[in-house]
Amino acid sequence: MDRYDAKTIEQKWQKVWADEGAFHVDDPQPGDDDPRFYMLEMLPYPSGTLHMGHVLNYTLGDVVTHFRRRNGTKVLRPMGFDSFGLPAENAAIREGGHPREITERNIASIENQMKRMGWAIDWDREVSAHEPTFYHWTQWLFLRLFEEGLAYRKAAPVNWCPNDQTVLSNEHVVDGRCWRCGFIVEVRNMEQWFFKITAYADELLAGLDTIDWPERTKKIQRQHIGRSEGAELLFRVDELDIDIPVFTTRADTVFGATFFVVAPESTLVDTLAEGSEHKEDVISYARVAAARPTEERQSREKSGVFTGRYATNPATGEQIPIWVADYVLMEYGTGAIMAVPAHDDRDREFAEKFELPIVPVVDEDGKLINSAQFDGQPWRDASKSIVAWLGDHGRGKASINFRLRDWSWSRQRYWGSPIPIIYCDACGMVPVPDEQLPVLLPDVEDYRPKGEPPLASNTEWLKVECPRCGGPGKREADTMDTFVDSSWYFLRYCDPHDNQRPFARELVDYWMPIDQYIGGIDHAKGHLLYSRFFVKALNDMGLLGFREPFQRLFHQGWVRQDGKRMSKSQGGVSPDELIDQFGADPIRIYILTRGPADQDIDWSPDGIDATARFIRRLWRVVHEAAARPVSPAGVDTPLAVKAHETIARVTDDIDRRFVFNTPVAAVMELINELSKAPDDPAARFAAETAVSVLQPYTPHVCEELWGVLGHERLWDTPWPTYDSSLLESDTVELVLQVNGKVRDRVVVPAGLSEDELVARAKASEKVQAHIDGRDVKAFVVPDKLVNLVI
RNA sequence: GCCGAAGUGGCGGAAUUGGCAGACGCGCCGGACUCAAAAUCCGGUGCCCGAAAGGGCGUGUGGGUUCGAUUCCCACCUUCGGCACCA
Repeated sequence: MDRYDAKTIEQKWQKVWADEGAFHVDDPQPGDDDPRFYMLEMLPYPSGTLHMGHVLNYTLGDVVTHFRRRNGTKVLRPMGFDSFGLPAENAAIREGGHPREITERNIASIENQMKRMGWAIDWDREVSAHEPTFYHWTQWLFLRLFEEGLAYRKAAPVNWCPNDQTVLSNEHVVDGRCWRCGFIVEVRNMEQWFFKITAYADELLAGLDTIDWPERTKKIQRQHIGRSEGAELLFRVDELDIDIPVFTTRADTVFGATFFVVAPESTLVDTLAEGSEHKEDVISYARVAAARPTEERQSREKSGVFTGRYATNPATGEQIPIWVADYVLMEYGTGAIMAVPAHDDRDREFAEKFELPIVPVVDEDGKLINSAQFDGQPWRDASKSIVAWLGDHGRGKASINFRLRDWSWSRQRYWGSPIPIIYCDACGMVPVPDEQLPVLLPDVEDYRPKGEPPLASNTEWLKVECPRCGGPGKREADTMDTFVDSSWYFLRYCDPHDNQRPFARELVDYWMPIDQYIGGIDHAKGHLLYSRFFVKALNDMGLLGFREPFQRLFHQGWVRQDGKRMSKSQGGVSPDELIDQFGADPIRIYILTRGPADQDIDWSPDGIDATARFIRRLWRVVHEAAARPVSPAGVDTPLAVKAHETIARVTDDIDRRFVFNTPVAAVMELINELSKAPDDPAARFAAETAVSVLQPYTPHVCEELWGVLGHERLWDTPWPTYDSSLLESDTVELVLQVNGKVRDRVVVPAGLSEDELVARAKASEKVQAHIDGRDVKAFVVPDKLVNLVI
């Protein structure tokens, strides 16, 4: 028996798998009805190298991949790189060089790490977002969304990161700060590209009921979409002859609306101020308030200014004063509210500060008061009847409001896909014709953004003929955020080399939706929402035949180091040194046995030793068993039974329970039993079982040991089955309790009647000592337990 | 403030449908092998009392339901996430 040498074994089998294309999967042939499975982990961002969080993520996916393959399923398990984005560009600014060189160097080194980990990936389908063969089709898809009116450009208040010098989406502002660099985000009014994700708000909500996702993730998405039912009421400003709509969820309180407030960013501010004696105060307040950083604005101290205008309360007919105040947000509802100080804390605070009237309209019992004909109605009923009544007078209607905003995705930076749009003085905004795609990302002198996007500095590239009229035109110089790329990359894997279209519909319809998606919960309201939007929009255009991309979703826990989670930005332990020291197999098993895969792990190298020790023990015990005769068919010794139990447990854990730590414990138990009974006739069978079911975890050493046991190609060997009749024992250990406390255990034949079991219990001396002759009542769990209660 | 997840030995964790709490592993203790060490192997290891037999206690805290609760219900504490002037 040779010593277990991880390095030699791992290199040997990795070469075999690569040479044979062991994990390559072909396109389906017509009439192909093999069961299929699309296994995908979120693709890595290629900054630097992998960390232990990636190792957990991809090893999880690898176990599932091997398990499904060996259960007779065709498994698509591709890999690619989210290779556009700021970090490479910032590194280029910092260290010199081109972002492309930095990115491709990183990809090469991560690929190398992935291959050293032995992950069963179909490398023939690899794609990277920065390659023209990929972003060609990102641009093409953008043009389709543009044609549908789902991509548009407009001036709007957007989040500006002063450090990265670019716009951020709402989803990537965390606590008022840039998710990448942590700088406080400013609100700027700029013209930007958006996707009309709000058009799908209802559907994005409803679709959640059709997919198997963690409930907490669905809740995050539901909360982010923020659907609320209410009413839109019209408040008239007679002097200006305008109606101002407001959204409210409490139309029942309209009789208590004693003043009216408009957000400082609202276009109404100018209209209201014009011609008012308060004009200068209003304009200067609005300007100051709108420019205030979000953080400061959220301070509780109320501020505001009276416009000198009045609106008509549609219920009472009273003239109520119109104020401008920054506690009203432009981005929610209509940017204007009816203020009901008696029943809203914020309105009350404002009313108290500025001495505005407070009129209660709902009593302690939830019934209406001071509300004319609605007095006495419970508030929920009143809400409906008031909306109906106002509706009859053309002053209101039921309405649904969403918190979700359209997705702003244009960036004023370099390293992203160009946006295939040309601005022509005569024709306006003109899409680049499909046959001129891709618009290649040109080189620039300097990546540093200086008030305008870097691409604008390349005038040769920028100036172009208008495709429509042939006149002078200018290219769009903003680029796409990487989240556009990652909203459809999983579709490209289904047809990665197609140069006629982004993907063939029959191929995506065959593989999609993804059966199991694995990735961090940090993408709950970004990537996971954007991708759902893309799929719904592409389905409506007839480009694909399904409406949800990710049928089942799992979030691996964070691997934390020094209390901080390992991530692309935080860095962390590199697996390379660990592979050098221990080998990939011990690391794979180690990272999956720290605990349940969806819980966070505190990184510590303690225990990798133990894992390596277990593999050496497996190595030795299997070699010893390989010297034993082949186990006869139908062998039913206790060791054989243990082996069957192990198959049952591991299968159930991976397949039904989706837990990955306990199967290894089951195999350890089997190995312990085997080492205690080396001469058992089932010894060889037990060794084969252990090697076979451990293969998804440690594919290299198991492949080697499979050869030692006289077999080959374990990666293509059907998953073992167990004999359930062997799992039913003739005898069982019966637990005897008195008053719920365990007093004795006896071995009895299986299948005894309840009466017999009670008799056996009463026969126990230890039980008798506790009953002491008193009357008892018996509770029986057949074949398991008898509880005698005095 | 609102919403959600979690809390089990010295440590990581297990207990799948209300039925033996602590599987498996780490660490520690004892032993074998060794001149010695490493490696390996064997045994022990929740806490308290007890020489032992045995008994008591024990899954964040306090209550409840039940013959029986780590598991279900209520309240609270702590930690971690999401949202937050959302009308």
